[in-house]
Amino acid sequence: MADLARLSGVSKITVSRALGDSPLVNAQTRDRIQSIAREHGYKLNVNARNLRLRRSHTVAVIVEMKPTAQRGMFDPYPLALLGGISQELTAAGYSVLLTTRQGATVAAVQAADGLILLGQGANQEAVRRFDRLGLPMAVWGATSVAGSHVTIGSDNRGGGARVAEHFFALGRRQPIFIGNPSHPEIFDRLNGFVDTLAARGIKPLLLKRDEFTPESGAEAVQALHARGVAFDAIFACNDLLAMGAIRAAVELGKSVPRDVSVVGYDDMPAGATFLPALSTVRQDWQLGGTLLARKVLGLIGHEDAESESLPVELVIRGT
Amino acid sequence: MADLARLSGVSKITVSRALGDSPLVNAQTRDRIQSIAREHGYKLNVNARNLRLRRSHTVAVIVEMKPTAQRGMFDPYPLALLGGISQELTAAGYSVLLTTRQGATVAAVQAADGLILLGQGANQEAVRRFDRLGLPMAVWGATSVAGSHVTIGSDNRGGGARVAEHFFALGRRQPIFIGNPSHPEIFDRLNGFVDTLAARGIKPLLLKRDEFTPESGAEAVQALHARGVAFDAIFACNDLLAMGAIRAAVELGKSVPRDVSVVGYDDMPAGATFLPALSTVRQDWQLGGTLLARKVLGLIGHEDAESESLPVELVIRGT
DNA sequence: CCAGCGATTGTTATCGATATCAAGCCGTCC
DNA sequence: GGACGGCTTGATATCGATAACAATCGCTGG
Repeated sequence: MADLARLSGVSKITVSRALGDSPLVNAQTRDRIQSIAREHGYKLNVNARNLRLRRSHTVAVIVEMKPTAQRGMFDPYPLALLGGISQELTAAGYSVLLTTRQGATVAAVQAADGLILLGQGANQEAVRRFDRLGLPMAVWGATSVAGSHVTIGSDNRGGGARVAEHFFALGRRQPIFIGNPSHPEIFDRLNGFVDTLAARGIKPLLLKRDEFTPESGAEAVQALHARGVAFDAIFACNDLLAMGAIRAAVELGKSVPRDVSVVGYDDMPAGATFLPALSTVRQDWQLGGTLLARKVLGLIGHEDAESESLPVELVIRGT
Repeated sequence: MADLARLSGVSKITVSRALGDSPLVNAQTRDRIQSIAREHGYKLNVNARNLRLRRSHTVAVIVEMKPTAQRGMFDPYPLALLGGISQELTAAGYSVLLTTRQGATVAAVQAADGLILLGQGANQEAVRRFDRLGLPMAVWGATSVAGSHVTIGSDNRGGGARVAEHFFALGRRQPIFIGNPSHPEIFDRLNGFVDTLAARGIKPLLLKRDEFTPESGAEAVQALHARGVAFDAIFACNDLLAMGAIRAAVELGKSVPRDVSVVGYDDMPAGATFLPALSTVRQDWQLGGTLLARKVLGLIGHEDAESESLPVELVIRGT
């Protein structure tokens, strides 16, 4: 900027103002300086500006990554959220700093103007730790930990309830839930499911599975069969689990959906093409990401922002 | 830091050195300062440091996002790459700045020490534009545009060739290719496929599809049927297309794999559970991401880094 | 006894931007 | 004619860190 000042025969501050389209500089001067800057390929130093302005125009997104280097993070859902987040933040002129929790980039996170937490699911302790940083923060998941942050999540309780009603309407009386309720979101789904069924005098069986993979789903069903448990409906807390479960059920000679009804969660693209087409609960991730971003931006702007729950939709297909 | 200096009765620079574990300060002084810092919740200002050191310890990752706000970016593959990338960069003490190409955050990108481009597929012009920034850069995809950057991609040609051999060995003589070869990576798959078949006197039919969705795959097969084209093998350049194609083929009364062999690409988790289980070509994304990160770090460290092609694996399942 | 060296600490300048306050110039109005 | 105000520009300080060089102290060796 000092160079530009010399080149155009004005002072640094005038250059700064000209490049910032400040009304304080003469229009001609401004245009001249801007064209000189363009010509010489001038690049603003973001760090210097951020230092002076005491802000970074950056929001850190912290994603929980499975430590298993095997599968990496293949869950499509954080990505869909990321899509919405980064679209919204970018549009507002903010940058997205992507971090994994284990990362040693604590310093970088602290430099952010705000924080978004994704997939911290089972680890509420982590949420609390980040909350202590005192930054504007939005968390994806179930409302739970108290704190000054905002929580955005889809209506997991409602999703579970909807599935319960669906099963009941089909006349199913021996439903199974597959998933890991130590994730608060899953816990809510389970709760909505159980409570709704309980109101109708039905007590579903819970099958806890840590992994959210087709294999895990298949094993769950095989375990049920080995234990001689009778069942006529399965609510899997994720589509992959559901597909695995269906496969295992079919291999055990059961017909889906004649003998067993199955509903998944997430509405993955592959689900609709599955044979039979997978019934599932759809949540709008893109919107979720957008909302997370908006709330953080709101908090950064010292506005009030409230936690919100997004509606879900039961998509009934062939299972 | 000035405050800490006052509190501990030393100068700013000594504080700086103490916090940086410099051997220039007395061990006792260092420990004392560090504990005072911890006690008072001192936080380093990254911008100031970066400004002074003229580096950002940040790598920008630019992801191509589909403009269709509908589906957002649901493709799981950039996420898997991102996993490897961020793991590797974080371990090296670097931060990941996530950007979409359309973003107005040009300034922020320029502040990065290096660049990684993902999914720029069809848009080689974009690659060239970023290349001009003169930053250390690694691109995921097919080697193509000349420039000072490094390209990492999986062996798409080899993948296509492998599928061709597989079809030939099965006695298939009327193969179809479904996909959009304007993406260089797809182009390579098509080329490996076509060349290998040509060497055996077979000429496959190309069905260009822009969308990589099950619906698109289904439409492709319906179109073939409507045109009365006979075919006994399908190579879809993505698993979702493949699943859609299989579904459509089955609905048209063809048996998979008896009448038609189908091979997809990517080895999505849902593919293995598909009925029948999807044969596909697997590429190691996690490794790809790791490699992308390593190459950029190498370039940043002024080492030589060469483009590399990752091996792929044909996974033969039930289709 | 003093030059000289190692260990430790401090002074000052610097990275590249922007805010604050001051100042110059010109025209208008009383 | 001079005060005043608008428009435009500039000098200086500042954000929070680190580098380069200087200074102090105690100790050793000739």
